[in-house]
Amino acid sequence: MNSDLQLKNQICFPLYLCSKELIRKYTPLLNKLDLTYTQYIVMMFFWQKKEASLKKLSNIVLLDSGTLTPVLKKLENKGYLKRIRSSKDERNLIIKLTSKGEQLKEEAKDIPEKILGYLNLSEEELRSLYILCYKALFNIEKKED
Amino acid sequence: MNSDLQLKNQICFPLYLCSKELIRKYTPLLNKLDLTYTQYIVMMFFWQKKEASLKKLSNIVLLDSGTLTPVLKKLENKGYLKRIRSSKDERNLIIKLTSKGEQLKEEAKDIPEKILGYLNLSEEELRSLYILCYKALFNIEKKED
DNA sequence: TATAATTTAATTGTATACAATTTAACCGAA
DNA sequence: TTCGGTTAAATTGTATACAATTAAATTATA
Repeated sequence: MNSDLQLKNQICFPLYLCSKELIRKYTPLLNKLDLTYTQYIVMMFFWQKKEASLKKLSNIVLLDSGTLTPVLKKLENKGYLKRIRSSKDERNLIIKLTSKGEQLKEEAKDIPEKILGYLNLSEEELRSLYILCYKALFNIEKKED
Repeated sequence: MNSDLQLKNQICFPLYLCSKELIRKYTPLLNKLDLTYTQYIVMMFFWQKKEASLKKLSNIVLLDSGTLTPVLKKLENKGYLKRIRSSKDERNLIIKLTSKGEQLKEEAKDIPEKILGYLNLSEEELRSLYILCYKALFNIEKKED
């Protein structure tokens, strides 16, 4: 792989475009649920986990409190999540899925399939892309600074 | 590839993380040049092309005028680019690389190699990731709606 | 040719992202 | 036990992104 200073030779640029444009495809689908993509990520986390601290959420989705605090407040306002201070340790914010949040999962269930339709990649290609992304991510996160 | 409503089963999530985290690795390198990642993308385009309309730039980097106008104004303020209305068609904004902008290329030349170091993927893996991203991007952009 | 339709940027409003700082709570060693 | 260090969230400030709208220039056509 060439490392010349050209857009087409830098792997980050296609990654960035691919991610950005795919997220843009989610928008009309998520609009029907009154969710943004970031809000959808957070909801997916809680559809799976029901309850977790902000710290835990932050470690999984790799977003800091500066991003998550306003997102979580919006989702709480919509009634999908509840934010409670831990009584054991007041520093920790515990976030819980509400029953309304649980119901939203049903409305979202056909989104992944539609997105796969847009991507139009074979099973093999999807698997490969998936593995390469996680491998790259693992390496990126590994090296400190 | 499973399409269940789980973070780990949705290809968009690893793509999003990979792109986001890799861009974050650029930050300290670009800080030395007083550039953000978006500004760097625009500069790369002009290191290659010297001069183009906003429309043309927009088509290549897939960012609209709402994003690009403030970025271009910042780069003009730094003296790297010049923004001129086309005399042939006053609607068109022509952007030109300045000699100061040209010089910046030299300072940026070792960035791609450092980023490849963070990624730590084989030639084969990089090529594969690159091809899959562009293939997905092509499919995403193809379908209208 | 005069007006309607189109094209191109800029603007507006909303929602991320993230570095850096602040605030509050907890922990640990003297 | 108390105070210095640590941790967790929130806040602040800056910079994207993008949909939708606006404004200005050009083009097409009746």
